[in-house]
Amino acid sequence: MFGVVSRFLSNATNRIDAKGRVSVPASFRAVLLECGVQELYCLQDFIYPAISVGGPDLLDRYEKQIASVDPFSPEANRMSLLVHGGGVFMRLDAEGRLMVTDFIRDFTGISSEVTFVGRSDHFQLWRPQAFHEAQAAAREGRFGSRPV
Amino acid sequence: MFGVVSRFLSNATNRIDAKGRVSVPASFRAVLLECGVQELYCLQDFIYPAISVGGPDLLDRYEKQIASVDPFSPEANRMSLLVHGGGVFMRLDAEGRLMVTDFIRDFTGISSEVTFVGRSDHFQLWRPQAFHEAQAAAREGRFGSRPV
DNA sequence: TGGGACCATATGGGCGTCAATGGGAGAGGC
DNA sequence: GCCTCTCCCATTGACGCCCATATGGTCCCA
Repeated sequence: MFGVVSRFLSNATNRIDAKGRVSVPASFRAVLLECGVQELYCLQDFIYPAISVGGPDLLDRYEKQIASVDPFSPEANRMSLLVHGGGVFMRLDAEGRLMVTDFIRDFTGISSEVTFVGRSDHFQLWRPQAFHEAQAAAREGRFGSRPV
Repeated sequence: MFGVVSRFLSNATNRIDAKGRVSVPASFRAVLLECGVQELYCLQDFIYPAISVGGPDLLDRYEKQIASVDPFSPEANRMSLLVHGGGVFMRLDAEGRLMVTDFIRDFTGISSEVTFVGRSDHFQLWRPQAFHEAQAAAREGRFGSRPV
């Protein structure tokens, strides 16, 4: 196709079912399909209480970023702790659903609903209210969520 | 007509039908057609409770701004949250109508009617009353609507 | 100048398809 | 053996694509 913009955009909120699964929005799945992504790399955002999700290339990008700063700096140390110690691979089921594990719940505070937020080259999982607060704060030039 | 006016001007209010659709004013559609725009980038405005609508170039402009700073900086993260997480691509149906999704309703308060407002290089979707209030306030030099 | 054909716009609705969600049953690990 | 995860199927409600109607305006021609 043409005209199809293969970027993660917009936000949508879906319910978690009794088994702890949640449907990834179809528009996001379409991007994953187009990029041929099957293994999803998930890690904790550096700033917000959200889980970032993308293809394996997402991990590559973070590792390059770590390599680009002083390897002994607190910043590199902190990033490595999150990227390597806090990253995990996941995959979707046949219906395009994701298991919401404790890894995700504990970091984001997600319990019954997940807000999916597009970030161009990846997307994020948020607790709905936390997302709205962070977005409102961002509009005012603040961050609204403590650095984690 | 006189000349080719490829700008979005004036305002008009249309009803949302039972299926949640609304006709985009013909004059706006003409501008879109002239610019060859098929994919509409819709963004939750930074200041007003309104949705800004334009071509993909609207997104490009914001992304260039993001690209101008360190992509891993908190500042880039914050901007992406608004530009990517608060934006979405949509398209009109064969009759030139737009689906009024929860993405639009929740942010603007729109329920039964939409006021389309020309903004030269893009246009906006407003809840009719909110638009009139904001306009009246603007005449007095105020803003009239709290940043959302 | 008045009437009427014609057209564009806004709006209404049928219907097929797909997405989001719910739940059953089997495979595998502790 | 029990709990958990995965694969499969069912349901329902939303959305996209299509065609139909109304209303108001414009243009043409008598």
